[in-house]
Amino acid sequence: MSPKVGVAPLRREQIVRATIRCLARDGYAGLTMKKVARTAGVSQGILHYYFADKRAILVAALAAVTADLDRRVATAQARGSREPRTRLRALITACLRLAVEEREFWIVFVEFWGEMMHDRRLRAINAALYERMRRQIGTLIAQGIRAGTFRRVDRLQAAAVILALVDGVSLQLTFDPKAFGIATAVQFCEDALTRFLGKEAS
Amino acid sequence: MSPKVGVAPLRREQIVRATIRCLARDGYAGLTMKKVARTAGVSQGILHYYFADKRAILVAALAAVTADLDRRVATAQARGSREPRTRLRALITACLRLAVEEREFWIVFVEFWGEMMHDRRLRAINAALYERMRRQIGTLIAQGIRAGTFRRVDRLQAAAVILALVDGVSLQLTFDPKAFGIATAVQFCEDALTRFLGKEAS
DNA sequence: GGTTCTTGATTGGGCGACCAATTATCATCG
DNA sequence: CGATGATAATTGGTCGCCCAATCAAGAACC
Repeated sequence: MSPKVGVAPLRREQIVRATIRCLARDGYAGLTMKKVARTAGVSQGILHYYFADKRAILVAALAAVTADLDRRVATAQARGSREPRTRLRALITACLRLAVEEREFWIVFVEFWGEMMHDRRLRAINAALYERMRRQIGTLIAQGIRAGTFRRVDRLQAAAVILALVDGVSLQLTFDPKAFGIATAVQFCEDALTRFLGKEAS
Repeated sequence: MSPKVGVAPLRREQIVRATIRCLARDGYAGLTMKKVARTAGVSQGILHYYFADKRAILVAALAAVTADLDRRVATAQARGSREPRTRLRALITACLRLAVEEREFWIVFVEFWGEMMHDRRLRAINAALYERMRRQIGTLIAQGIRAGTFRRVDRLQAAAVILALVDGVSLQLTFDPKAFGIATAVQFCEDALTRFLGKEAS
């Protein structure tokens, strides 16, 4: 059934990439195996050689998108300073930039939100992503608290609030791009963050 | 083609209601005219008597969902006190409660986010909703500023941030209901709000 | 009795999945 | 090194199904 190893996980990636492009172009409801095959430049039959069914391709697509977000955040973290405040800002900026720079990925991500409620596997992938994010942010917050930069808060709950803010702002950025640009968005998050975590208001 | 007036916009509402239930149950991709008809307890043919096509039904469904949110907010506002701070809290609570109490509507709303990016009409309905919300919140903020309760902020931008927070928190509430309940969510928004708009930290 | 409303069967098309046949890959061995 | 055969990869066509949309005919209404 499934190919063994090594030879061509390239094909899988190629197919997943095409799937993401199709989802971004035509939406979840408009996704067909035919379009994916055409976009990937392969035959229809091959899709079922590398994936059990359409659902499996979608799962792989969501996994790819979340992996990309992970990678972006990790890169931003690796480059930044050691200061918790700065690292936290870098993390948030990395997330917000996704919605602007990697528009295809972000669109697909939002589309999956709608389908998660009807598919356990999609839900699990998303839950794992948010779990990782909460832990990362939580760690930064804990460091900030220890360093005296932040006030004492429940680190995981604060992380959840920050994630919520980032998601919401990204959505606004997507649906009302004229309301404010990414620079303003980052500034907002920054401001909200300062006031939410800071020990004192200006 | 289309029915004149009066006699049975009941049917339209009945169909829209069934559509929303189907969307919440099976998702956007799983929506079929047959299911809608069955759920509404009518024949398939009648759907095309009251609506031009499937798309028109979906547009009506989104309109219904947004109208419900408007109604909820209006009710919460009418009941509350005159104090901007209190009214703002009531508005936010009303939005958050949607995600918990009217779960079907909220699920459908999220599903539409994914499709908006591929349909102008859906996008327009959503944009109008957020426009209204921003204006309402903006007005409350302006009152608060005038009354000296809030610090001076760009009212519309602050409104956008609040909406973003509410959307994001609602999402978290949906996907990770174990992370925190609605009470905590309201508390968070309240806290974030106090620090974001307040003149001073505790 | 004419208009509005409703039905359920029909239609043509596109879907996901499947598969037999073909080609490419590559380790093995003469 | 070059031929060989097994296995992996790929194709394009086919299958049955179900979809949205249509429509002629009938029912309900006033």
